[in-house]
Amino acid sequence: MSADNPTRAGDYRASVLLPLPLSGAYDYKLTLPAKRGAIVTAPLGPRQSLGVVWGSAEGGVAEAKLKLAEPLDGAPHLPGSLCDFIDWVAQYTLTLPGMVLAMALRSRQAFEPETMRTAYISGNGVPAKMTPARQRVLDTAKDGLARSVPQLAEEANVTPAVVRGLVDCGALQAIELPEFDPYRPPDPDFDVPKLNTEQALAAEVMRGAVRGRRFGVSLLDGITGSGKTETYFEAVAEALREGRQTLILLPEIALTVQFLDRFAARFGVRPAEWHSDLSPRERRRVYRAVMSGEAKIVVGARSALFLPFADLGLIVVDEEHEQAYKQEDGAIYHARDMAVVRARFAQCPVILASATPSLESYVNAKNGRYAHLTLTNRHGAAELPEVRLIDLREDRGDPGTFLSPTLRENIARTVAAGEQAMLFLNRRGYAPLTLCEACGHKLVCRQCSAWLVEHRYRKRLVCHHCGYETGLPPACPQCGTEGKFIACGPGVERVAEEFKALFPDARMAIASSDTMGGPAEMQAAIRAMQKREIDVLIGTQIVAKGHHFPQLTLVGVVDADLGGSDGDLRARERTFQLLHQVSGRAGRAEKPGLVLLQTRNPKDAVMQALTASDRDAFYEQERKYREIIHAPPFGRLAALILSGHDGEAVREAGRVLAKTAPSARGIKVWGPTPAFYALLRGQTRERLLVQTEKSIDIQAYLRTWLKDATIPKSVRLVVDVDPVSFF
DNA sequence: AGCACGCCGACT
DNA sequence: GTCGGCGTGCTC
Repeated sequence: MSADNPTRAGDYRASVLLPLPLSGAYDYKLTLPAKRGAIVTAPLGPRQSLGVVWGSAEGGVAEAKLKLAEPLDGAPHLPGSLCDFIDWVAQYTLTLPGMVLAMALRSRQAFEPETMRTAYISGNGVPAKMTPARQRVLDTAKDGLARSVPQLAEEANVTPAVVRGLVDCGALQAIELPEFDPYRPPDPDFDVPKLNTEQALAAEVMRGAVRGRRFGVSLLDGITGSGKTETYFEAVAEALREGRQTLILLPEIALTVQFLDRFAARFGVRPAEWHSDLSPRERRRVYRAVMSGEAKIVVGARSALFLPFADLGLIVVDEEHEQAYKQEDGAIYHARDMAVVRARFAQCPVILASATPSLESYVNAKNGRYAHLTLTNRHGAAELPEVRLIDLREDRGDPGTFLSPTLRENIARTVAAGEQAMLFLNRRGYAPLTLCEACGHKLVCRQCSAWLVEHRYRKRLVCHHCGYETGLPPACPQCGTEGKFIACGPGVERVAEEFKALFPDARMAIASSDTMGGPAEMQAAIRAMQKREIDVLIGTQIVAKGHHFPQLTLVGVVDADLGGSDGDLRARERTFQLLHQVSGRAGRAEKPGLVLLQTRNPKDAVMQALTASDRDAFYEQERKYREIIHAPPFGRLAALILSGHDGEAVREAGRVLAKTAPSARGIKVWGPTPAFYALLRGQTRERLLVQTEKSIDIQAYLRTWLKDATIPKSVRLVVDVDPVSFF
């Protein structure tokens, strides 16, 4: 190294993290010193990779092996807080840091050099001959707006050749524009709503948190229809006034369309969007605008957490209890929890919003770790619906029917009164199980261990886990008896069939993800319901989410016990959240609503909490239960999932792994047991569950254990820290 | 992730 | 005799 010529190639060293599944960062030479976060292009074997300067060189590799990494044009860099976040996520989820970095570099095009686009405005030249087509083009261009050739041609209804002719004679003049139109800044004062006292109070707390520029979590806990969104929009407005960026996370893209409209109504423009369906070009645009700080608001799915915000001032996690926030493949992480961590590194507040918070958030709010902001008033005069239970052990129709006499009566009354009803059953298809009456054989998927679900409308048996489909076999594959199959249990199609027989004159529609061709069809059904072209809507989950049906006064839940207590820690919580959400559909306008829950366990705490409308009684019971069994949030969990095509190898790997688990105080290892769907897509799956006391560093334990675990190459091991679902 | 190297089946 | 299957291993 020479002091008199410090810029000679190779004078500097740094460790560079590459977005690849490598065990760590690699050392490179640099021509100039670079800070953590600087984006470089680094040679790796025969090719160039994008990389990020991660720290000072580690020095474990021979000097001669080091290659030269070069900074990118314009010296783009990831914010330091994002780098810290990436390290944290990697260590917490036991994912290779390079794989986490890959999530933060989702748009490789974002780092390609800036391009310009050529556009045209009126020029001074005069065409030798004027034609009507040429005149139309010049008229179009008169407004002074710069347009591309195809745009001008399209608007003036001429061929591009006409436009070219005008360019050649100078009647149109070329100008160079930036590649993308700038994002129009949302206006915090575009349409400020009038908030009620409760909302105003919550809004003021959140605005203060934004101004305070410190980390802190608020749980915005508001009942259905209490106006959570417009309340947290005030915090978003405050971040805008402060000139800072906001990230709003939504659980699924399907919900964004109506959300974007609401946003535009409040702030005058649509926000930037980020989700997996964006084209590479859109991705490049959003990524660059987020990195430069130009895009002030990003609405996105969980992957938006890893965007390089230049100056993040607020994160909102809407519907924070939603399971969709859990990323289950690739890097396994919970976006709600990671949002809190991201906010901590960015030193900004985070708002978790829900009508039915996760138990974790509820506990954090109750013990004061989170600010608990409650909204208890429904919009307008609307009251909460009355919730009644129907005890299916006493109140039931003929065998093979699923609508109890009481539910039928109420549907009849509602329809006769010219009001609307909704029947909810969280099960697609006609029947969840088909069995042979002669021998009792159940038709199951060849690839998975799951039952095949009959879809009678399509005349298919479908595996809901891998998508395998087949026709109904002519004879039982086990005993050979022909035509003795019986459908067991209801799906929405079967409920619809029963409904049609009972109410032939009522106008009915089925809404489930497979009867609906796509979001457009779903939107059409919702609109038909809103315009009262339908009397009764029969649907799965997809009808549970935030749609306003002003004439809907009756909600019937066909099977409230579904997903009750099948061994999953969170099954009861999820049932409660879903039924609460469905119940909230009834009686949104001035008409009171009625919710009827068909159940075989009317004494169950979930049912009691729903009827008494005493949500917190249920939460308190769940909290105590989790406390007793040392389950989250009072203990830690991690799942180890082994999978592979060689079933015996998978089971053996599980046994070996369990045997080598170090024993330690406060740590229990359960299993291996076959995963709930022991066979999934032809892969055998076994799982082990690690449970530790809250104070124990579960990652450190797992690392020690797995460091010298011997797992055959045919078996894949996945670690899921904080598993949400146990299947 | 790529892209090499490396040992076993059907073909110009 | 080769072309090529993708299993294993390495990249600063």
